[in-house]
Amino acid sequence: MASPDAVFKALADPTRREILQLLRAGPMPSGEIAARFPSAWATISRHLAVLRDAELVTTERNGSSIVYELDTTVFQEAVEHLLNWVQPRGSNAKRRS
Amino acid sequence: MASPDAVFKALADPTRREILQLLRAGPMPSGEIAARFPSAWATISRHLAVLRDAELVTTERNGSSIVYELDTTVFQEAVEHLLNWVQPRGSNAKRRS
DNA sequence: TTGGTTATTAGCTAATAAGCTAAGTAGCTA
DNA sequence: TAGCTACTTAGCTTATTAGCTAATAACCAA
Repeated sequence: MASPDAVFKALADPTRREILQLLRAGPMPSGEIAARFPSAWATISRHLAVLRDAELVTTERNGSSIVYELDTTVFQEAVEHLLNWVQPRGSNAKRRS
Repeated sequence: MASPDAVFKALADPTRREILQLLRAGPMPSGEIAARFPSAWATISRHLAVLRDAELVTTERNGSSIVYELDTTVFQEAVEHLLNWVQPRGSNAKRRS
């Protein structure tokens, strides 16, 4: 399981969030992803490695290309994480004036 | 409204997430927050500034102290942001083998 | 105003991370 | 095997940021 730290760090970069948005349309090989961005392929490849370490994407080799796919399970965890924070801890939590 | 970038960047630091967790119990002045962490007060103060810029917390002066309070509205936005990503874009989105 | 308390900002150092080019790895075809 | 394509890793530079101490600001009390 990926650490919350890795997940939030991965989400902190706008390029990586764009990559995730892109993958919502479906799985895509590394080269095709890189072609959509102005950065060098190597740069995108490292962003993908960060996303993979955070377990936000999974990879599968398909012949000579490596296909990236969105993994929504970690998103679910992140969402639950945030939802827990939204609910104040004490059910009767009222601020004192 | 805070940018998603500011919000995710703010959440990317473990110390800042701990501060947020702490504030779930209720509002707390800066000094009291700083006292719970090993870092210097000035360091915590800057973390608080980052959280304030991201609009994850609000501040209110109370005499000589400044009280920080969790603002859950931005959390809601962040959660919705993530939830949108979880749902694949096409309603009939099936991966092709 | 002087002093004490509370908190932020400035200025520095060290670590982290994003960007690049170039080199290396892995698979396919012949 | 060699050569080609697809992709990642290494090495470097630059920018950002977390940490510190010291200086500054804001408030209260005498």
